[in-house]
Amino acid sequence: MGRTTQRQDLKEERRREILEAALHVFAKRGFDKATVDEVAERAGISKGAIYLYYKNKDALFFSLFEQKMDEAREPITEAMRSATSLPDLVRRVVTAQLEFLQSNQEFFRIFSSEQARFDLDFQSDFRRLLRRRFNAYISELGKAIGRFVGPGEKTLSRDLALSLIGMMNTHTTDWIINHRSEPLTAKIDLIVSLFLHGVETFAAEDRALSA
Amino acid sequence: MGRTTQRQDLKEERRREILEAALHVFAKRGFDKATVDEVAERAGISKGAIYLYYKNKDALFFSLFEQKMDEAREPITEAMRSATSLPDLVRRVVTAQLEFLQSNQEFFRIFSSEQARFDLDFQSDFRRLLRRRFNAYISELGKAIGRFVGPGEKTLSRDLALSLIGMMNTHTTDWIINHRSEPLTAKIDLIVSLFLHGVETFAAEDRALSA
Amino acid sequence: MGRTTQRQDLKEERRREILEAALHVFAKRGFDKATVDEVAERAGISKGAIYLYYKNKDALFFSLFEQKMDEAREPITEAMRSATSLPDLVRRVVTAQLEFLQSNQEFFRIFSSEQARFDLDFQSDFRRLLRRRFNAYISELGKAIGRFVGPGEKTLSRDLALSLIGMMNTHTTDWIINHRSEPLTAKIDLIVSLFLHGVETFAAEDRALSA
Amino acid sequence: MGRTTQRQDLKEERRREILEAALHVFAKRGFDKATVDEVAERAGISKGAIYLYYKNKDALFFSLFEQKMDEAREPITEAMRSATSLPDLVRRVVTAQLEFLQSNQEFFRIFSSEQARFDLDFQSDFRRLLRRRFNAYISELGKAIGRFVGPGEKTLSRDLALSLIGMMNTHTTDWIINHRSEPLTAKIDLIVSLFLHGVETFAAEDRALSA
DNA sequence: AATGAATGAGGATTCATTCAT
DNA sequence: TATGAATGAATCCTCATTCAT
Repeated sequence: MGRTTQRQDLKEERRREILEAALHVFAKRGFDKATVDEVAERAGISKGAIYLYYKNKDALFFSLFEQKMDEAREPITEAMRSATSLPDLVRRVVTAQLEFLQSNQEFFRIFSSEQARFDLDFQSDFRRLLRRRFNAYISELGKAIGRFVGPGEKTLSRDLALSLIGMMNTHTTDWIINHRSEPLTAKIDLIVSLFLHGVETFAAEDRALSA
Repeated sequence: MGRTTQRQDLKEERRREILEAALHVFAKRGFDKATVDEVAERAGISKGAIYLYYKNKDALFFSLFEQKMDEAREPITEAMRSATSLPDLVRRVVTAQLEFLQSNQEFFRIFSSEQARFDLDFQSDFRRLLRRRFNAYISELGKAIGRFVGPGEKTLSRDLALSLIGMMNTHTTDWIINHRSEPLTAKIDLIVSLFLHGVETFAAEDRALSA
Repeated sequence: MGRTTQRQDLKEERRREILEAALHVFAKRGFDKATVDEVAERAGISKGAIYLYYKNKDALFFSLFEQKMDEAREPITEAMRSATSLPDLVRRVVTAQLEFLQSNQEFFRIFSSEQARFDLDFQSDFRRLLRRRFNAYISELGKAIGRFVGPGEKTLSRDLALSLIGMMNTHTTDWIINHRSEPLTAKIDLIVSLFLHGVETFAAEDRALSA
Repeated sequence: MGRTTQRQDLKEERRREILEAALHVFAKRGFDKATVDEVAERAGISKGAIYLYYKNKDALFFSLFEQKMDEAREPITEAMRSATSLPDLVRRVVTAQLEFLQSNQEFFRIFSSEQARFDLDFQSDFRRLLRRRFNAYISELGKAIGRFVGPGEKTLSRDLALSLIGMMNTHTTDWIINHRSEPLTAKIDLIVSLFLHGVETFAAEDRALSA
């Protein structure tokens, strides 16, 4: 391995460390309250060093966001690709996403607190990009659902995707803020069933049980 | 009406005006980027006057939150109380909540961006309170659902409540950040049906249609 | 005098004080080395207060520049207006300018150190404005000279103006950096004579003297 | 040539390269805004290497100044030495200086922006030295003029030297900041004539022309 | 000799909060 | 009550200089 490559690796490693530190700090404080100083301290380097790796606080934040969204997308995309039926699709996607969120609750905190402001300006076009990404994800899931629900039902498919994602998100929020001890993935069945058959499933079961 | 009461009323009126201004500014900028100056300007009073009515920026924010959550609760609680069946309950609650959010998207932005940090400290106990409120709302809806779904299914009912709320939230987010022109309430039917019968409803309809 | 007017006056007074402080600090340190802190300290106010009166350091500098150039222009313009002959014009202008510089050597330091960079960008268009002002002054003096030297000789007149100003500037520089005890205005005769009749005047006088 | 000498030469060569780079950067940005990084980049070496050749940024700046002043002095001194009459002296000096400035406008920018602060402290004694140099140049030219104007007229000669230099400087400034396309040396005749015979020369010519 | 990563002091700017009027 | 000028702590970012390699 050449010297240049080694150096490159070290640089990559350092970027990762900073991102890791940034993840915690941004999750704990939110973008605005987070200070570069705290990120540096957590990364065990000096404040100035941050700027050797990231142009500024925005860039650091954006980089973090991108990396995590990429990380999340892979298994979810894979889930969509390999699905053979609607139930199969839904189960795979919910599993993939909840598993990701379970091990990335800090990212979820960040994402969640930015989400409702994706249409507001944030240093020119940072948020625009996030919104695009968000919409792309919804569309992708919408299309996947559409394949089973009906070919021309674009709006409906999208709405269903939104709904499914919404359920997952609120359960994640609940799991995080109430420090649930059971794994987030324990909610997979519930969400899948509800999405597929509605509350009736549970009501039916219940009736059967109490009968 | 005594002089004191009149004064009291004036004070209340002023507090309302400030809250109104704060709502817009906090929604547009987020808590941290919002400045007391901008709130004052929007309220048409001086910066110093804000401090006559609210101890500090945090208190102002908190007060805003409380007021809006109260405002939201009323019609939703009413919906729960008067519901005669599960479908009826769901439709009433979804309608009430989406109607509220439709005319309070700014509050939703704020709420949404704080939500995922309700368990973290925020100037002593502000967030603790928000979390309590949030949980109270979920529980309330959970209980209402439980009345129809099954008496002892506490966890299930809560989970269903979470799910329903999640769907509404994501649709609201989508409606806000993508500046949808149709009213948010246009999603009522979709959400209600999905929650009650699951995706099958739509698939069935679709099949019928294409048959 | 109304309260508003009084406040306005106080504000004007404060602006003047800041400008006065800035003049000294910028002259001593140059634009870049000067700190807002030092200006504030010298003005006897807090750092933050500077920003109540000037948008930023650039604006403060620019304001200082403008004010001083306006101050300088008045008597010089008047000199040009009232001149009846070339010798009269030259004497009046040189007198006016040297008198101004004599009591504004700090401004001269600032001006002088910026002058040769008027074509370089400085926060977009600050320097552009300075250059325009500088050229306007040269043109004005050029036109005044042109009235006596020859009507169509635009370039020549401008060049003569440049030359005259150059002489004054170097004498001012010399007077400042070598801390001459005699007044700067002691050089009026020399400059006027040299400009009007060239070095011959002195050579002639000298010959006569030594004869 | 010994190994040591070779090494010495290499070192000298490297110092020259750095100085060359520094010249551009300092001229473009000014001393304070210029960064060692940019100098290094332009010199094609690493930032750290700069410090192998120059103690610090100040030393680099000083060295640059010295070198350029030496460079300028040579032809001007030669011009003074070989002059046979006042007109000859003036023409030679003006030609030499304008030629130098024409190919060293960047140095002029730097010099010009420091000039008016030669009497102020700058990292102990840097400016003291510059002032000495400046005065030495004036004196030298003053003496040369004195040889033709009159032996005992020290002050007068110095003042004439200052005047002549002043004219050249302003024309150079004008040429630089207004990006004149004609060469700076095109102003030689004007300056020489004006210095020798005063504005009358031009007025006379003009009158003759219009007669 | 040379590199360039790392440091940390320093500076511009913002803004919650106070307080004299 | 109301104002808005003033404060100064806090924060982002830059960059000269050092130093391990």
